[in-house]
Amino acid sequence: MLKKQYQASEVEAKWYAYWMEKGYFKSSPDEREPYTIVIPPPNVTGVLHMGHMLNNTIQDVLIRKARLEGKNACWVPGTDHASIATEAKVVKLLREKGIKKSDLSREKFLEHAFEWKDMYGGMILEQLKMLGASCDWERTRFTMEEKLSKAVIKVFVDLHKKGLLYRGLRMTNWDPAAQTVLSNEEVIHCQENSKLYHVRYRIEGTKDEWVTIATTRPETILADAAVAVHPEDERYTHLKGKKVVVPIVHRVVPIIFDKYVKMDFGTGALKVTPAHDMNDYEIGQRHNLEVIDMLHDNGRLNPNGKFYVGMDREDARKQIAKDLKAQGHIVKIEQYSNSVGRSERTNAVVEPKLTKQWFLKMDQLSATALAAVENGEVNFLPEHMLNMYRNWLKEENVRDWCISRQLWWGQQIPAWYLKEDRTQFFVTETVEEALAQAKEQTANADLTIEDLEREEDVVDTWFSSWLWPMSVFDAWEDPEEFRYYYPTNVLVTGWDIMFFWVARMIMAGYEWAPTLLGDNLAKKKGIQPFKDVYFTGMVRDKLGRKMSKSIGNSPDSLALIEKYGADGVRYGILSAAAAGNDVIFDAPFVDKSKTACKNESELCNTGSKFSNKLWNALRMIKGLEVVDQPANENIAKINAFAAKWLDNEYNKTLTSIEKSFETYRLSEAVKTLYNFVWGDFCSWYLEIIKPDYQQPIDKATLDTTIDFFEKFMTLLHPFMPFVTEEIWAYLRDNRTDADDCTISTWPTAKSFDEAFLYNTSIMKDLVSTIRNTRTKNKLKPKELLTLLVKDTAAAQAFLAEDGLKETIERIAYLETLDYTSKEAHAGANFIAGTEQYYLLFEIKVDIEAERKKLKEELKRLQGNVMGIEKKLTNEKFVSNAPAKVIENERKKLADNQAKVALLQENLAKIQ
RNA sequence: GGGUGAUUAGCUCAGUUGGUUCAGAGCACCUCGUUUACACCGAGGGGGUCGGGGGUUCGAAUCCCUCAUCACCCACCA
Repeated sequence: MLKKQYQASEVEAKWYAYWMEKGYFKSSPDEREPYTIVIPPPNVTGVLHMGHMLNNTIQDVLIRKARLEGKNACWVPGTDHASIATEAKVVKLLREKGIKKSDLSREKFLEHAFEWKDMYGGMILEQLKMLGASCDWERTRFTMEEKLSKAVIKVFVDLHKKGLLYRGLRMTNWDPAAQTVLSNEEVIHCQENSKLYHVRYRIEGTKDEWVTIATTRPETILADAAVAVHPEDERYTHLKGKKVVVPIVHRVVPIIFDKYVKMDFGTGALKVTPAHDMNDYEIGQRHNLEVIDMLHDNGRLNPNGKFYVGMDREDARKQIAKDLKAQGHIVKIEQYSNSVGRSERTNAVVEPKLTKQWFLKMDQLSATALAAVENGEVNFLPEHMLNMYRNWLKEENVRDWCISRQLWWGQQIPAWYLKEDRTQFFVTETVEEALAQAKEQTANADLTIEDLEREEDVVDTWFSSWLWPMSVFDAWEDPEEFRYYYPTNVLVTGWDIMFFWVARMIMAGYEWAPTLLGDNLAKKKGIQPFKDVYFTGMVRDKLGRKMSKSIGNSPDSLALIEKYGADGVRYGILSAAAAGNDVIFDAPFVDKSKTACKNESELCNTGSKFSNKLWNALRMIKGLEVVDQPANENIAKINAFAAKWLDNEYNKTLTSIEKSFETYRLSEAVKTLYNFVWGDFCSWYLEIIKPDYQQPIDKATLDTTIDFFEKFMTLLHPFMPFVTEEIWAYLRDNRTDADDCTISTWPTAKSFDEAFLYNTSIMKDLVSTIRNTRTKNKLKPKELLTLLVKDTAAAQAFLAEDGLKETIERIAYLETLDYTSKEAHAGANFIAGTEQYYLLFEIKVDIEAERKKLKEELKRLQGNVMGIEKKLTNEKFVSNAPAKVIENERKKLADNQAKVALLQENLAKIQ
């Protein structure tokens, strides 16, 4: 006996284990067409959040559909080592255990880190399984595993050979907590409440003449190299050639004139600290100013910090503010809101710092990546994302990529310096090669490995993930599989990493795929890493904020799955997400208290209700007693009609779904299916073929119904894999071993009869009208009534469809449906399609109200008629509009005119 | 300052090339209905001058201009 309610939580784990056991998600190259997706690798430290659920559900839908279509579907999972995030996490954990990173060797630290990764990392992949993700788990990769790291090294060496790498002293973003440089993208700017200190500097050689500057970072006064004013600022022209004395340190620095200074900001005078501000650095370059660095790498003051050496910059700021005040230098202190850059990973305030880093030249690479999308070799969805991409990759916006990081968790840069002369270095895959090069270039055959010193820095995480679509197939090691699976079909990711990742993967693809594939294959298959990029929106909360851990507005994904089932959550998040639009996901917040949570996700609930609906449809079918023959000829006719109807609706639906899939409109596809299965299949078809209470069903009808049901399960499977597999298993008793929904066959859409479907829609109208009439007149829903239709050629044509009349009689609970030529009948008169119907009963409805309503309807229809007539007599319309449109207008006119005539008659009768 | 998007029913959002089924869905709401697959249900119903204004067109939710409001991204912020 099947349970009355579908219990997602009881069956989902079972099916996932079953699929795994059967190896349904495994893929290896064969003669079939491949369908490949590589997962955007989540951070190895990550936990499943709403964004992951959204884009992995999308990927799973696509991959499962491809699998059903008989393609060789391969979805490669994996994780990203996320260098700075993971290192920060490991450092923190070690600190909690009382171990300082600075006390560890690089090797020891990496040991700890890998140990931690092996124990806790990759939890997110287990969570993806709960969501139903059908990845080929045997292919799970990790960006820092040996083979992938090797690829990084090879690529680094190759870029160096091509002359695209260089080292340079640059103003960079310094994270004093992680003690590494950050790329611009890793710095998050936020408005914060600060103080704007107005500080006066004495003009040298005077006793009481001052220049007042404004700063939010008074501690940097210690490193001031000048005071700058605008050359046209009349307030300061008299200061030309003068100098000022920097407070506290009493250093004498020049007053300089530079157009960078804004006259209307603050006092119009700017302190210049070349070592600790991006713009000041540039000013300093222009005016040959001294660069005084006052900070250690950890953010504490170095010996240049005079009386404050060893203090943290934050503390120094407070102390210096006090001291400035005490010494009479503070003119005023204002509350001020300015944007402060913080490290994305450690949240530390980022310091601009002059450091030597490795850079990758980007001009050529980005031009290629831009062209690839412009010319359609890579296709962006939604299309408008191209605008953002273009803006990112415009020549003037592209900067060289700073790829070195002062971390340990990552691929160590394969460069070896000569200990004696660090200006000489050799970039090779191994130290032996470096030594050989060194010997050759220095003409010193006595050099040994001991004379070389490896670069300490590692590469940016993205420098390994940009190879992901290639490296997961071991493109550099053993490119056979790579040649089969590459290019991947689609990449599904958020637009926020368009530049970080998507653009760079395209660059890498165009840079290395040609040689790795070989010329012939490259020409035949293309070198782009993916053909389509489906950008999902960001998942936001009710207030439009990005889901984030720090706000705590992200619902607990696993709790959602627990509550609504993976299928329910998949349905919910998919139907909320039209391609590319941000998703406002109104879900229960992490709420450990027992208070009722009103913000529940209605969409997930809809999904889980849908599962239950399907389950109950199954229960009904399985609960029927089966006989060989239909009860009578009428039933046979009705069932045949219902099957024909459903088959046409089904083909129409399938056609529309295929169209939605082509353009990745998955939310539309799933909603269309939902409406079809719930509406057409359950509410109409099943209600028609359902035998009377405790009556049996004939075998032919039952078989047809099961055939339909089974096909619908296949169609729904990509969206809701668990419930469809569960139902599939129950649907037939004689399932063979590998007869599972997951590997069933996606059906092909056949043509459907539009005219027939138009008639059935009129039939639906008619039945609804009859039901409505019953309600309004307080008639029992199942009390048998007589329906008459005015005998016209059109009515006869409409009812000529085999089984249609009988079906109406059955579902509208009619004694009979007959023709009549009489004009008046007791009961309700109404129009459906263009026909006049009379439902016979003793009328109880308010006649006055009814007349009013009819009059309104008549007015509306007359308006329609006038409008259409006007249109059709408009010569411009008739000569310009397509024939099909005109024809439709003519038909609409005729229909409306017929209805007007009938309505007028009905009205006359009421009066 | 540069860029992108949004504004459609009480709420959350669809609406593809301007033209049948274009004004839709879900939720919420109202009425009726439990021994009948499903109350996580069924039947029926109310509710929108598609942000304002202008334009193009035979025809505009859809294309153009403009204004308003709200998001977001990049750059800058002494």
